Amino acid sequence: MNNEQIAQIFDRIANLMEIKGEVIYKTLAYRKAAENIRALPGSLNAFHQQEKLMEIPGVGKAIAEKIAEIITTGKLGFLERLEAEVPVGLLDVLEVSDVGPRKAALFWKQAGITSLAELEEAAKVGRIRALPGMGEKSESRILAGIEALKRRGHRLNLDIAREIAENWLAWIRAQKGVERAEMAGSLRRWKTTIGDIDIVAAVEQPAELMAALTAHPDVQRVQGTGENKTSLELPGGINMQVWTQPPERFGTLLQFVSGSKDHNVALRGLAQKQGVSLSERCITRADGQELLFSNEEDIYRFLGLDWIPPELREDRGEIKASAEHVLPHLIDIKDIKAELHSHTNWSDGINTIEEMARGAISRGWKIFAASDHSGGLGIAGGLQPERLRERAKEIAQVQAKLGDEITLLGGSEVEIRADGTLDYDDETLAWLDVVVASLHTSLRQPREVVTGRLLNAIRHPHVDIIGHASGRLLPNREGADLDWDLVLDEARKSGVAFEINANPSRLDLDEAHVRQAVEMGIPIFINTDAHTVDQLDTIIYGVSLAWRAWLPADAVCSTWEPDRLLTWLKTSKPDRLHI
DNA sequence: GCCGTTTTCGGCCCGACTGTTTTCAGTCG
Repeated sequence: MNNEQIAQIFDRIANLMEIKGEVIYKTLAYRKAAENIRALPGSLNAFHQQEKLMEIPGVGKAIAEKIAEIITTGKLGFLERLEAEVPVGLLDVLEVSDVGPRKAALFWKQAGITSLAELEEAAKVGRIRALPGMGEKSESRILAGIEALKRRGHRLNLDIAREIAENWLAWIRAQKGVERAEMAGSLRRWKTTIGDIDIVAAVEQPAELMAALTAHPDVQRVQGTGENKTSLELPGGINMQVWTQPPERFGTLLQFVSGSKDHNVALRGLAQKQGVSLSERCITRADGQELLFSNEEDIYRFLGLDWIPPELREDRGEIKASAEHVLPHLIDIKDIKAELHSHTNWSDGINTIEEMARGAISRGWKIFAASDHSGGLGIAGGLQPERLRERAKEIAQVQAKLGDEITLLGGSEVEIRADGTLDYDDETLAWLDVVVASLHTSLRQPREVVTGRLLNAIRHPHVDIIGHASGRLLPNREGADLDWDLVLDEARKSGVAFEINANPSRLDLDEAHVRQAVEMGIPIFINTDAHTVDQLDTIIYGVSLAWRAWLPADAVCSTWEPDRLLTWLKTSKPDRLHI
């Protein structure tokens, strides 16, 4: 089982324990452990073998033993006993908004409800309103919540969520009395997928804004509205929260809504130790005096911390690093100087080599590689070797035209075939300036098989970069079931690089594996995989993933000076290890 | 169940909003 699957087991345990009525702090402990397992650079299996499970934050004796049981036996007796006790159908009931563990337990114990379908049936015939603490409004909210659940898609990809949020931001900023408005929540932290949209606004008299919001024609349903917060359902079942405070309290509001929850819990704990209390409204001294913050930087400074970039706020050590003034100096989008994985109209791209090259120049880049698909991927218009040679002539012509504004390279995104061989012969691969090797097909092969394919590509003397390694498609298609310990270890020994594929539906490698790869000394590129000039702008999503992996500029080869990068590309793989 | 710039035991963030209630519990972020 991989880290994600084991994390899901602990989330499941937490939910079941909550319904069962177990003390809240136990459930919190399991959730925290699940979070940290997801962010772990390295497989739990490796931690287990090295007897280092308890070094993982939030993993103590009890959880370490459970991880070991899962790894050695493939199952967990504790979970099985829990599932025998609490109907697992209630886990779906928890998904309904406004239904938490207490209400789920109430439905179960007092009305015998054990599934979402039974809850819906009971609500429809008016059995819910008869339960203690419930009424007609609660009942109709539950039905509305179930309907919303049916409409709700999955999580949103970052680009889609940002576009929706940008439009709302523009509208909110134009409303009367709004002095300032910003994205917050997971959007501001650039999480790879977004659950719902959070926007914060500085406004003295919020009533007018809230009324305008709830009356907006795009709003499908108002889930709640008050003086300082309004929850709305947008088309497509997307949820949006708008929060307000007066301008002089905007800093605490922005800080609070930006999260993450875990970061805020840790930060408030720190505030408590200093004898003050932090909320979205202010910092309150022990004597009750309120300190107001219009900007976020001052809050962190007040607590003795450097300002922490939102992308790091996941309670993964950023508060300690900030207190010690050793936060990383994160990569800037302006640091990017090279794009090595883009497609042109020679394969399935839309734009010409010249158009793409000019697009790269206008973004300040110094190196651009046309890396069209290899021949075997017929559906993507892959190039046979002779077409590659023709393309080289055009690249040379464009290079002559553009002069020293940019260095153009002839590359390829070479298919790693289902049998693990590459799509071009060695001679062709050696002739190319850049070889990005990627998996596109047969991603559902058993772990040993698909891992073996990737290992072949990693070991191949002419493969420079492994493209979108897992093959995942966000938000829902999981990547290949790779043995990451083997893959990364082989990469470290071979001198191959990995890319962060910046396409917002890929963002592959993911954060945890980027961190692990960098710690192991494996070179990392950020590539757009663009098929149009406009898609070169998706570089920001790749950079944002690098932020979330704590990377400074020099950890990313795409920021290297052109001479250094070209030297790296021309050097044989074993010798690259010493560059 | 985890954890330690007071603690190996006793803590573990804080406020907004809603609904069902006449002062509070549950949910959410």
